[in-house]
Amino acid sequence: MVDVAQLAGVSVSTVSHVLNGTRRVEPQTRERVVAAIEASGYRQDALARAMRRSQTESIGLVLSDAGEPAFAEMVRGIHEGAESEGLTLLVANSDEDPDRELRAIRTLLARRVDGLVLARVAGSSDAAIEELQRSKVPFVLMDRLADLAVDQVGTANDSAMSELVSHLAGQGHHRLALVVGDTRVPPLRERRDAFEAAVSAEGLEPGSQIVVASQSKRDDISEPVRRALRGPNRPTALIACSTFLAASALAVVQELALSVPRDLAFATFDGFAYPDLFSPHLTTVRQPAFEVGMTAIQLLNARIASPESRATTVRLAPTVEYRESTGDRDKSVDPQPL
Amino acid sequence: MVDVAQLAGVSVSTVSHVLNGTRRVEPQTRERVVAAIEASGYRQDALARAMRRSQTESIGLVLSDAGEPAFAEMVRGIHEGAESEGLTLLVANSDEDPDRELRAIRTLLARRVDGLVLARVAGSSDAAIEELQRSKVPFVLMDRLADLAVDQVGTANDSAMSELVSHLAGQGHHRLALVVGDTRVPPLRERRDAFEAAVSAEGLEPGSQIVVASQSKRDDISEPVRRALRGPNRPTALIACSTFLAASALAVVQELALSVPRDLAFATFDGFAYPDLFSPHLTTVRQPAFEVGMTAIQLLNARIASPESRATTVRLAPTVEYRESTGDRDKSVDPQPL
DNA sequence: CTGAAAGCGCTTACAG
DNA sequence: CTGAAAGCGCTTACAG
Repeated sequence: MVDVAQLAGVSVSTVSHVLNGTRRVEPQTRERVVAAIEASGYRQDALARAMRRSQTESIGLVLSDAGEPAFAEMVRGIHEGAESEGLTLLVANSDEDPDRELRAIRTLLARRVDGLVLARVAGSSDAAIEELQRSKVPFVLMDRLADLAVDQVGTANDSAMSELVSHLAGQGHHRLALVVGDTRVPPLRERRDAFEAAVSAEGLEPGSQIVVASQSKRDDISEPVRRALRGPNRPTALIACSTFLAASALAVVQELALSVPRDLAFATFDGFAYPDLFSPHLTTVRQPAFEVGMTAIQLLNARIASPESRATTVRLAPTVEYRESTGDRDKSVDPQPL
Repeated sequence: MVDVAQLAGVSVSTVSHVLNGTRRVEPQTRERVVAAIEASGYRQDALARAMRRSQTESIGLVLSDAGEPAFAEMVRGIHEGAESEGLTLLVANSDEDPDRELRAIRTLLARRVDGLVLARVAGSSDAAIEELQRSKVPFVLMDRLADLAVDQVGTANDSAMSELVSHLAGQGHHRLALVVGDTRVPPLRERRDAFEAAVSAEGLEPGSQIVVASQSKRDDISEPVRRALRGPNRPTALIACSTFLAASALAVVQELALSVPRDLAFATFDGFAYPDLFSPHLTTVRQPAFEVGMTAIQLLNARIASPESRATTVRLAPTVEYRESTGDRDKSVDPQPL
């Protein structure tokens, strides 16, 4: 920058001001500066600028699980949102490990990101959120929501679940299985709660419903699912609460040579890419994942703009895509009398 | 840091040195400093540090296409590699747009990343690479390799393709279709070239082979595929060169109610997650995508360590996963006499 | 073993 | 309309 100033015969102040358009400068002077910038191939140093202004124009993203397709889509939304706001994205993967999550947050804070989007791990340490709040750096929770007065964005799980249960009950299913996995993960817990509410709203007998939960993401869910599907009072319909859980359950379905939907109706949250090529064609609750990501950036920006405003929670509505795996919707069987 | 120094009754030099372990300091003094750091809740400012040292301990990743699953896996490898080297990752998405790619590179350079991993867009502007080389910032090309003396890592396409073609020819197929898409994308071009080499190596008649290419990623490939599969001399086997192309081709297969592999043998590069749940079960050439990502980081580190060493190109071998879509491998039909 | 001071490359009151 | 200078929070010769 000193070089540029010398070349143009002005002070560095002036160079800075033409660079940033931050005060009037004589057209001729500006010309000379612009020419000097050209000639020298000068590029502004974002680091020095950020340091001086205490603003990095970057945000951090802490990811718990890059594997699930719904997550990947949220990340795309975040990228898109960040790009359109001119923000650079620093990404750290916590890989479902609370310690790594805490380290990731610290690293990102040390780099002075202007804000942070956080998809927390199951069993996230309280230290993480506390440290974040103490740091005063704006942040928003994505997907994995908490019972806290902080900005957050996720999916509305109850309406979709009740629609699904009602659809199944309407086709005469009254013994359902819910494969929910690790209920420490907020969306999974929400789906289970919504399931139980829907079961009672539909007047299904609670004792006839099976809920398959696990202690961690890595737990193998196959064995309990196998047991459920083989049992004497085996369910006639199954709802998987994530892509991963659906894949595990479907493997068991295949192994037991059950036919979907004849032997078992099957529905899943999140589901798979290219559902029309997947067999069976799965009824799927689809999150507006891209929009969730975009919204996270919007919330973050709003928070950065007005740090004192009230915390807001946004829940976007998913849609239920009906496919053959739960029978044809229009030709649905009349409900059996209980 | 000044606060910490005051609290401990030492100079900032000493604080810096205990922080970085960069020179001996009297145990008692260190104790006092450590205590002062604790007490004040001091956190090192990575920005200031990076600025002073001209080293950010961060690397940039410019992604062309976050959609394909093979790419997602490479990104996971990069995350893992970066994490284990203590590098923070700045990610920018070029979304297959050469202008955005150039902007992304500039942004990342302005932030003084220590190195850059680049998965270039189709039709990437030369300006990008030139600017990168002028900047002297180490970089490595991933997946989309170039005919340049730069560090790069990708997959070996020819061996897998020739294995595939030989497998199909061995089952009596002598009219093949290759759905290759946009041949400006290096791996796709490589797959096409390998296909043509394999066809001639197997002694198949070149005029009976169909190659379906397109001008851009977004081009709809359905129509030419439809024409090929309906034609009078329709192929008896099809090879799709990416997940996206496989999905497009399979949609046509479904639409024409062709049975795989009875009416048409089908194989694909990259393929889908959960291949055993996908229908049909697809013979798939699987890249070691995670390792490609890890290797990118290794190459980058090697380059950072010795800027003058020779450029190296690494090609990792994919594996061919045989499934029903190309017939049972062990019970393969005897080749028909030509 | 420790400290005073220069300097990384910028921005921004302050003064004219 | 422009410039001289302070300062962002660190690291690192240099000197003792």
